Amino acid sequence: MTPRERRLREQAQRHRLIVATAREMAEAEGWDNVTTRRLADRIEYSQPVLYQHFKNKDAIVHAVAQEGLAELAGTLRAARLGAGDAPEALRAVARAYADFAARGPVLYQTMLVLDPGAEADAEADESGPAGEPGPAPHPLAAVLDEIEEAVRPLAAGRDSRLLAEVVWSAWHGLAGLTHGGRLAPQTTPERLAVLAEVLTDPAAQLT
Amino acid sequence: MTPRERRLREQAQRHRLIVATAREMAEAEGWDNVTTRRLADRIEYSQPVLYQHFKNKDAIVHAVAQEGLAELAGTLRAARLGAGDAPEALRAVARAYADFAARGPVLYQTMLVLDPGAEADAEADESGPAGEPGPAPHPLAAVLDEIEEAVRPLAAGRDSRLLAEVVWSAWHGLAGLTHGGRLAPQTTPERLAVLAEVLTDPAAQLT
DNA sequence: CAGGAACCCTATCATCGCTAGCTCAAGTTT
DNA sequence: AAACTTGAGCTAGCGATGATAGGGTTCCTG
Repeated sequence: MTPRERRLREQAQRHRLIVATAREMAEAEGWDNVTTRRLADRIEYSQPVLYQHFKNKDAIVHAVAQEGLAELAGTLRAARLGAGDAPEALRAVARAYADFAARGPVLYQTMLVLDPGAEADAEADESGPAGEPGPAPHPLAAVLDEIEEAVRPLAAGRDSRLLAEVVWSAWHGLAGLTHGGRLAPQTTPERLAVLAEVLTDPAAQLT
Repeated sequence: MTPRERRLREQAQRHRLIVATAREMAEAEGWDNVTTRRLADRIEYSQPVLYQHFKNKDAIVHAVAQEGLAELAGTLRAARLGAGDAPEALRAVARAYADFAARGPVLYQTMLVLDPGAEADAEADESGPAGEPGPAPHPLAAVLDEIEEAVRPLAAGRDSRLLAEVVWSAWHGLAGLTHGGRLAPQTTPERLAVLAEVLTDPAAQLT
């Protein structure tokens, strides 16, 4: 039974290699330049091997997106737990979110724009040796949950979920417009400050 | 001299036909299914004719994006001028923005996500018979200007430009996440209401 | 009415995502 | 230990894509 397990282990490792390599190439040259042939070359296998692990190219993109989402959720959590009071925590999470998007713009776009979402969740292979029994927790939901945690202490009786969605939208829009060249990256901190002020400082109303 | 002008007129008309048809097809089936061949078929010309008018497919996408941006700016302006006091105007503009994005999701994505931006401004053909002497005013700037106009009366001494950018980001993020299936479309009005409240109602602070 | 230029089509190229089918080495069975 | 079976990974190829080259054909110009 050992050799069979070894094969599965090797398969899982190559699965991870594909995802990691695709992610690197995409970040460096954009997804359009990540062709199945070039990706196969980089991992030193022939092109059809990719299709043993993934149903199609979109599934690879989806896998990269899921990985990124999980990392983002972890980053946000660390930022929140590392801060002091609630307003500071929200500011820290905001900064972490913007940093994450700015550090890997392609990955960020992959996660929330390019990836078709839930309908691409079917991979050709079950990456791990033994899949977890329960349904995998959606990394996207983890991100939103994390934002909600940061917002909840400041909600003051409002629907913290709705509030988290709005805050998330603002951060996401900021990241998207900045990366698309529609907003100047230099003034991102100012914009985040304005947003945080408006959300938390009663003296900063528009009216 | 009449025949020459007629040719130019016909060219301009076909130029518009290409853009309009591409826009229709993209909205109906997505840009991936707008191939140069199918587009050429629809306008009843052969494929290479497209390249007399546009440098490449991206230039067609860009033209559609510019058209959409101009329409969005006009829509926002109409919403603002049709409203009463300043807070109502801001709410009206917000609603108009969300409606525009929801009515033509592909067009909206084309405008602010897919279109590479300013670097694609070179078309193979100068569409009009005589190009305007001055540089064409950027439709994207018109949209942001329009939002700034709606926000300015409520700025209360703050930088209205920065405020407009933040508001724009929030609306844009809302539209993007909703269209991507990350947020439920039904509760968009609630989210807009929360956003407007937070921005204008002093009693609605988070803290 | 002849010369020339503009126009538009057929045919083709390189490359894309993806699949079919074969080879060959590994593991299993008698 | 020899024959069988399984399956992993390769070469080759398909249809379709964006983009280009080059030849006719038509219409304006002098």
